[in-house]
Amino acid sequence: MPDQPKRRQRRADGELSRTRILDAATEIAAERGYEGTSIGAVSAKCGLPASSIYWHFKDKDDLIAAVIERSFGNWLTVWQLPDDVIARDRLMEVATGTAKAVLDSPDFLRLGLMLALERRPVEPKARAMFVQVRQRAFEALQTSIRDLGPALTEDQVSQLATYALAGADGLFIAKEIGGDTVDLVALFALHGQALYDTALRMIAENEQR
Amino acid sequence: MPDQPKRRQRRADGELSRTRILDAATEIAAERGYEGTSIGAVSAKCGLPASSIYWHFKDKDDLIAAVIERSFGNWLTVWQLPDDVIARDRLMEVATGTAKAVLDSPDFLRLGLMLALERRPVEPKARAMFVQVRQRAFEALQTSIRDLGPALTEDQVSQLATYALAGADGLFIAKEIGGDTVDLVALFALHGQALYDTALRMIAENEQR
Amino acid sequence: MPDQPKRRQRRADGELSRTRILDAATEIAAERGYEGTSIGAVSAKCGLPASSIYWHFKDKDDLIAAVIERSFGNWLTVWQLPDDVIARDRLMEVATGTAKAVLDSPDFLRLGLMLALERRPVEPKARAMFVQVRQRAFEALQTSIRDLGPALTEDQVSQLATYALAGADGLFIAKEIGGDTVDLVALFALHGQALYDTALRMIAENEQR
Amino acid sequence: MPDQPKRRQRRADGELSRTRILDAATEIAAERGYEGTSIGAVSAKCGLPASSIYWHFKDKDDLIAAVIERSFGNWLTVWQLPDDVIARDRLMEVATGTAKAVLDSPDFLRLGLMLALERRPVEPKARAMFVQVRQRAFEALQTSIRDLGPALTEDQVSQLATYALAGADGLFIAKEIGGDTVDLVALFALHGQALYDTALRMIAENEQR
DNA sequence: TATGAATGAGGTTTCATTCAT
DNA sequence: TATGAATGAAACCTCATTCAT
Repeated sequence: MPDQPKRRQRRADGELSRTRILDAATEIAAERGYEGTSIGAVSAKCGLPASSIYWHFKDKDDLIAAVIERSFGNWLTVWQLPDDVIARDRLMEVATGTAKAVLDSPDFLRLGLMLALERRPVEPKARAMFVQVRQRAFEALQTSIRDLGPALTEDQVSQLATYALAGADGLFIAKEIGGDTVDLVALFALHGQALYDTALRMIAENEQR
Repeated sequence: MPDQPKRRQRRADGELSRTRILDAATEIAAERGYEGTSIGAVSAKCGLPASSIYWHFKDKDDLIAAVIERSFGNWLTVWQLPDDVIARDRLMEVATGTAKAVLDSPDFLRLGLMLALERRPVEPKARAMFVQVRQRAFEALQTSIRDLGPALTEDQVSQLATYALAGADGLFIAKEIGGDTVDLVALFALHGQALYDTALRMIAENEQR
Repeated sequence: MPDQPKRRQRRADGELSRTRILDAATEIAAERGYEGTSIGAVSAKCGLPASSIYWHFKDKDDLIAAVIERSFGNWLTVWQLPDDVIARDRLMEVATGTAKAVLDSPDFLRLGLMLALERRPVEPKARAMFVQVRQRAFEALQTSIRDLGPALTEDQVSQLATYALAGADGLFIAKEIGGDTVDLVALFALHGQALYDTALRMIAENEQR
Repeated sequence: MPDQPKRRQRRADGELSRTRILDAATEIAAERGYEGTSIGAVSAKCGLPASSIYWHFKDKDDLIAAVIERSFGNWLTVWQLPDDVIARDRLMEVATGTAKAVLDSPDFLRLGLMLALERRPVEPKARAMFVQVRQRAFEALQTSIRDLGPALTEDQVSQLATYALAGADGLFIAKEIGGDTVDLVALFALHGQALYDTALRMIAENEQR
């Protein structure tokens, strides 16, 4: 009379539970944003009671911040700025890589941008974390752009990096809204080209002056 | 709660109340997004009881949709695509005008983008309304771009329009995150130039082939 | 055709609801103290849903403070310090009256003393209100004692008033713990006598010195 | 959470943990009462996980009872009724000693009185324990008072003891509310004197009759 | 001699909404 | 043209407690 293995999963497997919670929270938060992510919904999706979520995370803010943190880790493994290519190919390559990264893990960006846009009285830890992550991407872009040539002023480098990031954000949104009608890879290529041309034009203008 | 002694301009009060509610809702929704906007908070901010909000608007969805609708009206008065300029100045002019429009009424864009990013099970009317408004802007851009020259394919026109819009969205976000460190006018000029150059390059390539 | 007054009690009868809530809250709070009074229990006892309690009171703190406030009103109608008796009977009379007042409405005192004893990080409004009420009783006692004779120093007046109040509090507690084995009226008489004798002794000592 | 590297004094650690828990629980319970004392708060204050508290104590009731029990022990070492003094000094001496005891360990009294005042459906063990401790003090007082003279009836002895205790409780509360404005030692002296005078008056009245 | 992890019940409060007036 | 009052559902979070290790 071998009854089915009832699996009283009561043994301590905290790491797995934490992961399950984060998975559920990531999925929901990426779709509905901060306020739209309810602990109850996360609980329902991951199967653990709400009170168990509070064993692993101090509060909702802590949970969403952990979601951003982990998503950023995943994102980093996808979006690797190349270090050894020659200068003139750099921006194009970054553009293409970024297109792929955006396509591969849109959850991170969607949630991050939602957080970035919100202006609530007390800034959630999650937003701060995303902004900080974004700042790192910005600095990496500055470094890449600086390598294009010594003729660019720091202001120009910063402007180009801002424009590079803005294009990426905007194209992501275009894809979100437009769906399949938007060819993200082509658009990122276009963006990379535009950036490169703009940089060259700036360099030329600088030298002329 | 109503502290003024009942004035008797019965006729106009309805419209005024509606306006007060919309003002409050706009402010809150632009800061906190759809879920973050509670009827209670709107009521507290505009001074009218929650039940009065339901007299003016069917439900929360209807209220937020009205917010988008009215904001779009305001936006249109600020962002006027020029119809009669000669082709080569067109994009730059649009770019500069758009920069000003973005700076003037960020609430509309912030709320709209938040709505656009969210993916909730039943799409709010407000989101549909914003997407539709955006589509109109997209079409206006296409028309402008088409006027640059007959050599551009429809695919290219569409791509350029998408890129134009994406740049605007991205630069708006950059401004939201970066605050005073971001010079929106300069960046929109850069964006306009990049668009124009890209369009010219496309035309050249088309003719060469 | 007068049909039976079906009383769809949905019409606005806020004052009655408020009273029902306060009645329930008073009963529970007097038995269990601040923390022991849950909104859920009040809701169950008064029949209104918990959310309705929040229509009438801002939060739990506000509710308990209102309980104290109303109870104090009731208490005042029971405990009236006599204003026109001659000096030498005054304390005894007050003592007897206080005994009756304590016996008549123990809820106010029990809750008040519980609040007074607690030392929570943020002092509840209810505690502040009770302490303030108590201060008024203290001042009334001071006035009464001052009338006993001009020979008492202010320090002595204050000390006697403190002792008078302390005796009342202590006897109330004795009654709470001892129940029927404690004859409150006799003890308050004893307390009044002791106070009076002490006052006389003080006066005598003052004059001797 | 446990940051010290596991020391191996296995033997003594049990008792030490118990003490740490009791210390934390005493502090919290003396400030917030029974319901206000949560296992989580005790755990946070003493640094041991909640489950460890349940290893040392059966449940919350057991914990608070242990707090009262230990506090009473400490109290007894402070408040020693003199056994060998002559009758007429006795009450005064007790009064002064009690003032000091009250000043030295207010936590015990505060918690005890809070427990005594509460009226919850199932009486906590801690309340029963405090009431029983109090009964012992009551009996000691009776013995002391009885020694004042054989002329006092048992009713009078009981009444005087009740009044003695009530005064102590009331003065403690006065101190709790009034803080530094209350001179406890002077008031306890006054109380002792009043008791002594009252006793003498009773004896005189008895003999007169 | 502990403790990490879990859990159901219940805590306070806010939610969107309705309805009688 | 409003609004005072009510309401069930759900929000976030804490509760006392258990149990396998």
